[in-house]
Amino acid sequence: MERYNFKLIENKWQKLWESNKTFATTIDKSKKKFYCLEMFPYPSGKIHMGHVRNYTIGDVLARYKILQGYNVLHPMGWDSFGMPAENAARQNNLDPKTWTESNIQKMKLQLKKLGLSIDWDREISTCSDDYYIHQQKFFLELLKKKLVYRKENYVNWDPVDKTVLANEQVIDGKGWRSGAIVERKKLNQWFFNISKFSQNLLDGLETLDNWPNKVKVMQKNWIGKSFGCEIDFKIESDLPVNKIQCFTTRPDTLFGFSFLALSVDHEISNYFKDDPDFFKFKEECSKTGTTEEALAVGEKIGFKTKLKAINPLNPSQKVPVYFANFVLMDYGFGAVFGCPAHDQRDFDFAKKYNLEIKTVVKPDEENESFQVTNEAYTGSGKLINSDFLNGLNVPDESIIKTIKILEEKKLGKKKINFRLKDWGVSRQRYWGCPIPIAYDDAGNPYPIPDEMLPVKLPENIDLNSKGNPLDNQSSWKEVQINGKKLTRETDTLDTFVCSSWYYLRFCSPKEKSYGFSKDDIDYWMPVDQYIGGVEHAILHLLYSRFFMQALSFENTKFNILEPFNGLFTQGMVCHETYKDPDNNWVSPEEIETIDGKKYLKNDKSKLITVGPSESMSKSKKNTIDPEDIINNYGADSARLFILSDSPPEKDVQWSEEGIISSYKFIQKLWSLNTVILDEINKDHQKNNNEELEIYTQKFLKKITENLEKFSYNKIIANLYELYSFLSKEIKNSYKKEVLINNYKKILIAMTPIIPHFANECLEILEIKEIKWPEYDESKLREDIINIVIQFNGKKRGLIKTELNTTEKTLIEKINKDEKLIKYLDDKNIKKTIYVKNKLINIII
RNA sequence: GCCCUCGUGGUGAAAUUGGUAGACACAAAGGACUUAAAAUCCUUGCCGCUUGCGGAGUGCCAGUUCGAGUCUGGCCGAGGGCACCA
Repeated sequence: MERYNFKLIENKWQKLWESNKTFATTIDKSKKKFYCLEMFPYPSGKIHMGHVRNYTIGDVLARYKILQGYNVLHPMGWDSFGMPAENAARQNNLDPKTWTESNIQKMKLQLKKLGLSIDWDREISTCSDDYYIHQQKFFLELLKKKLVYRKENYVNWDPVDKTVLANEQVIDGKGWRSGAIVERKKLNQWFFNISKFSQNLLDGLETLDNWPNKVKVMQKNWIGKSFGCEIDFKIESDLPVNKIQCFTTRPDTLFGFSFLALSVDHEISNYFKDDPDFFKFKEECSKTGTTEEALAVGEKIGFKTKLKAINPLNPSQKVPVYFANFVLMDYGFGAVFGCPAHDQRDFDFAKKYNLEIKTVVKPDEENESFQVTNEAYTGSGKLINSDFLNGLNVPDESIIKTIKILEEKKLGKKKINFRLKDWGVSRQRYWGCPIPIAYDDAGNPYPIPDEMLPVKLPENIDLNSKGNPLDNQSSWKEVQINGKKLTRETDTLDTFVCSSWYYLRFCSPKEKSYGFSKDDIDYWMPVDQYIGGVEHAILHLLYSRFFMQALSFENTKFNILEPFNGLFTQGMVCHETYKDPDNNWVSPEEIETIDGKKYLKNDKSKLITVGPSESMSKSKKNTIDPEDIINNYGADSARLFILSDSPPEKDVQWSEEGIISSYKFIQKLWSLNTVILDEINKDHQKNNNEELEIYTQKFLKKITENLEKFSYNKIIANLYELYSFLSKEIKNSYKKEVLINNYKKILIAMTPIIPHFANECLEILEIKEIKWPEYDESKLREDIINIVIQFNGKKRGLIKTELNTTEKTLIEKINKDEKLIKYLDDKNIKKTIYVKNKLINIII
């Protein structure tokens, strides 16, 4: 029997799809559209197993939807700006553009070898100027809409490399590359006003029924809506300060007020500029780092001022005002009212500085003498020691009533606050989209006029000099606008901006006048199914949602608020980890197995210890190169294996045994195909099509349902079951038409999973018309079924019987059954529960 | 600390949503074919007497029900997210 030559056959089909432009799409209003999108990759030069999984999942869906008759948009592109290119360029003395473009070529070939149903005519790359020109236009459009602004903000500053670092690039307070201690520095930065849409972004989540709940919860927490009250505290001081505004969610605990704390960046700090002690304190605060996480571990410290804050509900009470390191300037008003008894953070601070801890809430089960001692009480209960507020139920009634009283007395106002901060998009790097702005000598910004766009990145730059490379390009920096000599903005945009709108560009990849055309997005948007890693649950997905809101804002032409109708987040690809006796990581191909034990291949005296399976990473050396897998076993085997065993949303374990068994399975399917062709040629005359027909219908039902639910692992199980059924059943002398008709449907249902193999078999059978085979519910019915027999809820056997057997007949059958009759004996039947066509439970 | 998700064989997992627990696969052990090996195929899988049969069994404890992996309450454990957010 001829072996299945995957190399030849896969190559043949891939060439065919390419030359026929099988997956190229255009608008066709007679058809329903389906936009299937996977998160586009960063062009590192090599695909990894994560890509294989992500793109296989998407491809299965896209191919299924094509067969169902949808007009499917399934594009691919490159998230090609970003630091790795700069680093690689610096190391290899290359230019980032050359490096990136050659990587794209390499990766594209690898992706094509997977046999994906991609419309490559729509390929885009974010680092090419015909992409980023539109991004610059969007930037200016948002600037006009006042959704972009410039402000001074604190950043992580690496004083050696002279650049801003992202939070994740600061390790133990030091720059990841230079090792220098990171400073907190105030810089002028561009911001997108994402917080303006806080409420919209929150409301939008409610409409996203096809998103994982987990992601919605994460975004909800990130947006962080809280309900409370703003309160003006009167101040007694010899400084020209007479009030401080605070935000609080617990105005009901105002009678427990014992201090007021300010951020060191609060405007009042200006009065302390010349105080050396305050300066020292501020230094101390900045040492605790800029990341919120670093702040969290740090001890609470304060700087006492001579200011006194007056309790608005009890004007005779005056409390000290502190600067404190735990107060954030960009949340609320940078000022906090402290109630130590009912807030753990305030409690810790009060303990340290010996401030009063006055209990004003008691739990329901305690009496009025209840006292907070070791930790703050934050639960529910009743207000005590609170004058006219006493007895109110905490928290709901007490908060609402207190706000009402404060409003009536004009001491405060109901207020909703969001945790979501504006998005700082300035990056002091070369390999990104230039910000289309120039400044005059006074530092006033001017937009670059439309006809001067794109602002292209200069080429042949020196990346080895310290600091921002664009800042060192004096010839590039100078620009004349309307006869005015200006200096360009030398920061580039965060690469997350590029990926915030690429899904729109795929709809109109060649459009010149704007980032996309209205006709195109009217037809294609929103993305019906977006597929990618859960690590983008917040940033990328929230930024993209914001971008859609921002483009639709004050826009009469279109109003799309949510870019991704459905979201699916796939799990990671894991592999066992290995270490040699010297505790070094060892990669799978350096290992040889002898008698079930693993040794180092080139030194078999060294025994390898097997560690837990972890997500593939270069640092642990537990990666498997997809290219090797495809070369050795073929794309269909790789696709089959990456989908098998684990549900797509969970992590999957890669194993050598697993891929081999997938490979063998395809060989078996091929042998079976040969047998079936043989049987077809024999053209038996027996007309017993029942079993095959029912099985095929059941199979199609299962496959269809599992495709709809992303239960791709179950589809693989269905295929194995199918194989074992067919390999027995096929010898049952079916007529030619019966065999072809059923087998054809089975093969078509396989094409989304193993497209090369299934298409090849269909071609041999000369099947031209390939549509998704609908199953027929009426043909699923079996006439003889098994009924479960239970006595007192315990399963005691099965009875084969006709469909719709009555309870009476069934009990008669049980009485005739040797094995079952002994349970009945001569006992009385107290009760029977009969679930028709399924089960009978006899209580005795 | 707060929020979310999940606990089923040696392993990855199924179970028509309250109705046959462990489909399908990996690994292991035994067997068949073979001079032998590889490949392939079959069987087994917890505890008892041993063809068969009976019992226990879905993290633990209780509850609802004729019937619970599935529903309810409590406990234990794992993973993920957020974290001085006032």
